[in-house]
Amino acid sequence: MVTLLDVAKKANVSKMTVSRVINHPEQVTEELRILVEQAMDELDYHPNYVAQALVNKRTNVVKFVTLEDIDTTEPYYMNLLFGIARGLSKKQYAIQLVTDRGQIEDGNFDGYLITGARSSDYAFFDNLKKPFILFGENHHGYDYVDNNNQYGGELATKYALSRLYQNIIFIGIDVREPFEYSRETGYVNTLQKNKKVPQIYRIANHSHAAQEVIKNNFHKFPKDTCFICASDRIATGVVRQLQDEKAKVPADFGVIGYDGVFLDQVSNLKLTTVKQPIFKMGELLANMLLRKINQKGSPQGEALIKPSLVKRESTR
Amino acid sequence: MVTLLDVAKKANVSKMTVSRVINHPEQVTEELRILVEQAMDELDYHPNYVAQALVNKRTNVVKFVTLEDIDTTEPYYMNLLFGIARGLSKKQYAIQLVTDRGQIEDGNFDGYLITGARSSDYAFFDNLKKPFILFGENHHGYDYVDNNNQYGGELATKYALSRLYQNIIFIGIDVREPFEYSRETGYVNTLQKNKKVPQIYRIANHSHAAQEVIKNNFHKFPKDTCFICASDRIATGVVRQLQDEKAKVPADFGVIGYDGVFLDQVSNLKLTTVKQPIFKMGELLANMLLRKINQKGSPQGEALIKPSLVKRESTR
DNA sequence: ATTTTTTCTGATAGCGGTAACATTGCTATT
DNA sequence: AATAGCAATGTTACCGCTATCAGAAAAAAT
Repeated sequence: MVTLLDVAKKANVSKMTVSRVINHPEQVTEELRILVEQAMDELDYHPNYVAQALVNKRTNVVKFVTLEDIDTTEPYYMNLLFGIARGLSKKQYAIQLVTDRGQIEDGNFDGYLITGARSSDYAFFDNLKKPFILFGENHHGYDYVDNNNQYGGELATKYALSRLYQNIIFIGIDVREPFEYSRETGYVNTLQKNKKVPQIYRIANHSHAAQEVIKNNFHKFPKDTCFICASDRIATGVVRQLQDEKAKVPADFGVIGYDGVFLDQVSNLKLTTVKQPIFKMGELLANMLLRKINQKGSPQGEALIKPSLVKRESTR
Repeated sequence: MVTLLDVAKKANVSKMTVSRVINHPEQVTEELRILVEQAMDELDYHPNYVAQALVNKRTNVVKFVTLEDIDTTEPYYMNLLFGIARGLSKKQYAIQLVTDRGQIEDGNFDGYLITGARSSDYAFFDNLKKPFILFGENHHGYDYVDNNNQYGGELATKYALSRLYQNIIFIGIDVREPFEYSRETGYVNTLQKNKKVPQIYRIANHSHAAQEVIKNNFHKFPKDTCFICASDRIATGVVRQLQDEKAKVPADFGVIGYDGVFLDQVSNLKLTTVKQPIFKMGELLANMLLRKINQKGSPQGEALIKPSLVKRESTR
């Protein structure tokens, strides 16, 4: 293994100079810096993260906390986790999965990634002693990563309009959380710009709840209706019930989901959906946290990533 | 943070004695050992894995290698990964995800977890310089973890018999790999014990391939037939096509899948399936590798975990 | 009782880095 | 020319742990 000392010898400088080239290059003369960089290149030097961690009193561990009672084995979270793992592994960081609130403060670690946070958890965050980044938008100034939910709502609604569906109905999730409001806002704004009247149902995030809604209200839905759903789970239920009602999907009724993680592909009709770049979001989450740790907890702000529309069989 | 030195002082011994109590307890007198253990307890001492790693010249990183061109974002592998992460995190180990064969030897790490290995890869394994454990059975003496595929085949077949299906047909995957043979063996053995004649189709592991098979051969399948499938993916296709043929599932036709990871639950008929304890297998995989690393690569043997049968809507 | 062997414990050094302080050589000031 | 001031580099010590060797004490052998 190539160490600092090897590089130092090759470049005829002390270990410290090499260390400085890596961590505080501005403190080193241009001349020496280049010399050292060459030596590092030639020897293919890579810093030993373990040694760095020891001297910096870090653990190279971050906790992945799922606050809400989430099924973390769902493809959605699995994808997120995968992205996080990718982001962390570049710096040889390990993940610790925390589902039990009791374990949150246990053990040694450098920071948190938190998902499933509800507004009611905000007080709790203020007591955390280590840096953290939230997954999911909030408007309380906590650093977070999310997809641009409002943009996603717009994207879906605009597309429904472009396919000439006359009635566009939003089927949302009955939680009072920012992500939901943002998606609805995207929908409402787009409709209003087009002089159409928004119509919103809010239900639990289950396919059977969606089936219920369609079943109970089917008579109210004229042909040429498109359903903008707040999740693929809901969209799956909507499609299923529409088919049970012998309605023609996508000719007479369109359905657009949200998420784009696995479920959209196993539905018996492949869903048109707003696809979140979950994997990338996970990577970003990891990067943000690692940067925050390195900067001793200084704020990182928000990161909104644009989702994309995937056009498939549930719209015409 | 409580260190070795703190414990040493409390117990009135040197650091080394404490270290020995942890790593080589047999070298320490009973008397001192107990004293030290008490001190560790009272101070709630936990060794610093980073320091350990540094002095042992380890990286606390293992690579998760997916050799086959696997979609690692599939629930099946995600679950595995989750289990692995859990197992590794106890020792603060990090995962590095490797999908590209080129990266296999890159960088610093202590060992491999390898999945998707085909018989043709065995030669390649002999050249690996660091310890590894395979996920998936093999009969070449490499350490591995898998579910007991033969037992799973038996489980499914026995259950089909107990539900009084008269014809029991196996729909397998057309790969020449141990896991497939083992499942088939479980099926064949059970049928022969019951004086029935095995009948096996082998197809690609896709739902539409399964639909094809059912479509093309439906006339050959009398009522009271149960299909034992080598995957939930296949089972899903079988169910779908049977329904398209207006066959009565589960009254006249039964279907049993294999895997029990997510797909079984989103099928329009919830599948009876042989559920692999994937999460546990991941954990075990991690534990085995960490032990192997600690023991400088000594063989760990095989670990077969029994799957369980989940009874749902696709059998009567 | 003395020497040899064995068993146990402690002191030291070092894993690969970095912070803090010490030193060197240079420029600026008088 | 002498001295202060500053920037660039080096020296030292230490992060927490363990292998190695040295030394002390106990057990065994003479």
